[in-house]
Amino acid sequence: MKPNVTSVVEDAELVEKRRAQIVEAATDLFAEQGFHPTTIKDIAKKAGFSSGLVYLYVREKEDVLLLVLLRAIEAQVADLPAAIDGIGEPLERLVRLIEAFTRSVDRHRAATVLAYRTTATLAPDRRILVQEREREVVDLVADAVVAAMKAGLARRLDVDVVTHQIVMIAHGWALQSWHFKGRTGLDHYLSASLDLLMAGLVTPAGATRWHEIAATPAGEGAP
Amino acid sequence: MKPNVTSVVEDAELVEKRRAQIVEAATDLFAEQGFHPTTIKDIAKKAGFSSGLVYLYVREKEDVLLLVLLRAIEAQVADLPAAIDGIGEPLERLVRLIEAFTRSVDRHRAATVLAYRTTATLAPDRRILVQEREREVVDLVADAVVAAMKAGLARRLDVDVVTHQIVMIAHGWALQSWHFKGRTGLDHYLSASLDLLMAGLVTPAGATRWHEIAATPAGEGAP
Amino acid sequence: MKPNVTSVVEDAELVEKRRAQIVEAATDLFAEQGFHPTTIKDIAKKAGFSSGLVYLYVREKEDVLLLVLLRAIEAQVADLPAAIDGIGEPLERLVRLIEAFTRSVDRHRAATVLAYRTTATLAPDRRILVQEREREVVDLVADAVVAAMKAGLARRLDVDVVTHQIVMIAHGWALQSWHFKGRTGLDHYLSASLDLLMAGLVTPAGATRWHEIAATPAGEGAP
Amino acid sequence: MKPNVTSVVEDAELVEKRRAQIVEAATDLFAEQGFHPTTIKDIAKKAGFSSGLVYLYVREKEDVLLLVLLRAIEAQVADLPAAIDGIGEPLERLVRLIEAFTRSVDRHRAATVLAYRTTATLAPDRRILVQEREREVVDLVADAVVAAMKAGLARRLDVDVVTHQIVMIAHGWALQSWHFKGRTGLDHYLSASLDLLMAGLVTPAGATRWHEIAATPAGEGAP
DNA sequence: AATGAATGAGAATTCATTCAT
DNA sequence: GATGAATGAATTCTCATTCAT
Repeated sequence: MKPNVTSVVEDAELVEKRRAQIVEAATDLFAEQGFHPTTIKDIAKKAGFSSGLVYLYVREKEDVLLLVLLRAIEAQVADLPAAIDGIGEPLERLVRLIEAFTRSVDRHRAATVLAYRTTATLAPDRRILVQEREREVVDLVADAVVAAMKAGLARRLDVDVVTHQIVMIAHGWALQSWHFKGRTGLDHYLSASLDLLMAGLVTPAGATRWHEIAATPAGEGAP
Repeated sequence: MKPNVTSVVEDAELVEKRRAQIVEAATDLFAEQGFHPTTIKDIAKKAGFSSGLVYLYVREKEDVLLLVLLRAIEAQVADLPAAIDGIGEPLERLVRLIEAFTRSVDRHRAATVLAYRTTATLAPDRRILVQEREREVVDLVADAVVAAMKAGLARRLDVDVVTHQIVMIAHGWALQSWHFKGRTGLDHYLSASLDLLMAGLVTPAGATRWHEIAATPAGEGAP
Repeated sequence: MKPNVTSVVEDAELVEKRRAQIVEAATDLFAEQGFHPTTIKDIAKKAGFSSGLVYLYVREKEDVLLLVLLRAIEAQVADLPAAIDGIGEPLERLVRLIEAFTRSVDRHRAATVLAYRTTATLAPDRRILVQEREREVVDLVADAVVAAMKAGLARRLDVDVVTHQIVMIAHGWALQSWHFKGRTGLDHYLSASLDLLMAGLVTPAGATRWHEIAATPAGEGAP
Repeated sequence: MKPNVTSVVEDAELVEKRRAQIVEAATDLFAEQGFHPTTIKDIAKKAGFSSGLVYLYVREKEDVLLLVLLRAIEAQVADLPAAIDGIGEPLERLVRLIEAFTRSVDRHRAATVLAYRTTATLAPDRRILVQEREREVVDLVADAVVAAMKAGLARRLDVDVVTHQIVMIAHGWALQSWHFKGRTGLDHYLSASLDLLMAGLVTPAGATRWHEIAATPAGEGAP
């Protein structure tokens, strides 16, 4: 899975546990102050152990960043499939996926923003690794878009552009959440964004379906 | 204009010239490697002068970042009004503005991405300064959206959300351009994004207008 | 004792040891070249370790100066009380104190001169700290002067001025020792200075005592 | 006179004028902040001209310090002979000299303290130059001491030590004036110090003379 | 003579990384 | 496995000094 970050410690379970501690401490700190201003000592201190320990589980500081980013994407990859599990109707699958995606981003807001800020900082091979994992999430969305088009519910627009726009709905919430702070909640943001998007995306046939879906809160699904 | 960054050199013209050189060199370097990994020496070397010189025109390294970000926003603030100058029809104004915005972002792609990556790095007062200038651009868009709504051409959706979505079209091109690289050009991206957006935004009355606009390349305007 | 200079290293014993090494190296260098021309690297090199190490035991360069000055005063504060311990006769107490004071200054000549040269360099709070400690030494002298006056052995002159003159005897040896170099030794300087001072200070009653004291080397004490 | 500090400017009068301006500005700054923390720019700014100008009248920064110190000593050398001019009586000559010396030090307090703080900073040859000029002042005192001894008015103590003690009375006022601040004025300091010194220095024959002198303010002289 | 922009060596300080215990 | 003291390279920033104008 992560053959990229090596550890001198043998005990796989311990490695997992320590890395989780490191990642947890580092995520907060990176989000607050950024990658460079955060020191290994800061991370170790926040995690409650010595700075030397970090180097038993990681080769360099940048590895910590890689782990943080991967862990965040992992969480998303895990969230999304569950959200559409059992839903057969293509348009509803798409809508529920967008909702789940945006809510997942909201939950991992810090890591999402961090990814935008620091992915470029990573050495090429590590960067590619992160982008590949990110692509997995994007592909889930793209698949749902294509399915809706094939079902004649969505207009046959450029799939890349539509997918990108959906990703921007989800990520945009994290990137600009300070902009909405206090004025708009996530629920409102989501329904308004979906209203705009779906009205633009849907075919006449899809429009009917979309109105039904919009009227039904997630999790209740049509029989 | 920029009473924030002080210089020990008096000659305003020289200050302008040197800062332009510093900003030019720094923008490239920051975009490539990020703010922290770029040293003042790197910047000076790339600009072709000594490292000490930089400090005659800037108080600290962070000032260079501030100048870079402000310079980029300045360019946009200058581009946009010109793009809709003389266009009276609300929906066309909106469309032309989005096009100009996205093309401006494309021209200053590095700086736009940099803003996302580094604004958080700035000290609070500098950050606020940048955000205020950014808001000016966003407000131009918001005004155009509101005008289209008042004219009955756009649906009365949440202005904030619509504006945000438009900003994401423009910025998204810079943020994810690597994603489209080689597959999609800016022109295609723009028309596809507008197609999706406008179909979702427009009223029946607006739809007619939009089809005419979409058929007419920018700069030709209806008589 | 020294809650003023903080160290990131916990082990108090090690801190003590390292600081002693730093102070030793720095005292010599500061005395030779002064504070500013001496670099942290010079100090570290002379002490035999890396420059980074210094910053594990000290927050800034000026802290090193503070430690050097305090260490010297500390030594004096420790020397003086011992010199008059067990001596009850007021005039002898005064004389022995002056002798001990001057010899202590001689032993820490470099630091004494350094104090004159650099105390003004210290930030206000550090300077006050040094001056307070210096005052402790001066107060010992003042007390002895007052006791001799109360005993009717010394004329009732201005205590401040007399004390100051005594301090000048001790410090003057360090400040001008280059002036006496080769011509006059400390012993001669001391007896000549005491001869002049005591002849001026003493009452007729004190004069008798003073002649006895002058005839008896320190440490033998009259029965 | 000062073949040591060279200037590229020919016009001797201008050199004199500019150097006076430089010295005036530098003396204050050096006294306040010390030599090293004061920059050439500070000096030039305070004197009201460009930093480049300084280098037309001085070869290096240390030359400025040399000029400052020499100028201060020069002032003393000029003050003292005038003070005893026309006084034939040896003991009065000595007393008036001490008074004039101390008052001169008081007038040039900043420079005197500066000399103690920075002479060691000077390169050897410059330092020697300063010390030679200082010696001229000390020699005036020493001569007066010897004369009083030869006249049988002062005890035949070690001339070096007595002279040194007198210098310490004068310099001590500048070095520790912060100690007396508010409590003791110069007049009181001087008469108390002389009382102590002369009582110790004088022979029975001299004692009579000293009492007459002490009763007569300076400048009135005995008939 | 005077200016002040430009240079570049150098200094303090930080911190990723190592390694003896 | 864990610790944390030690290292030393690297970076920001300052300022004496120079020199074209």
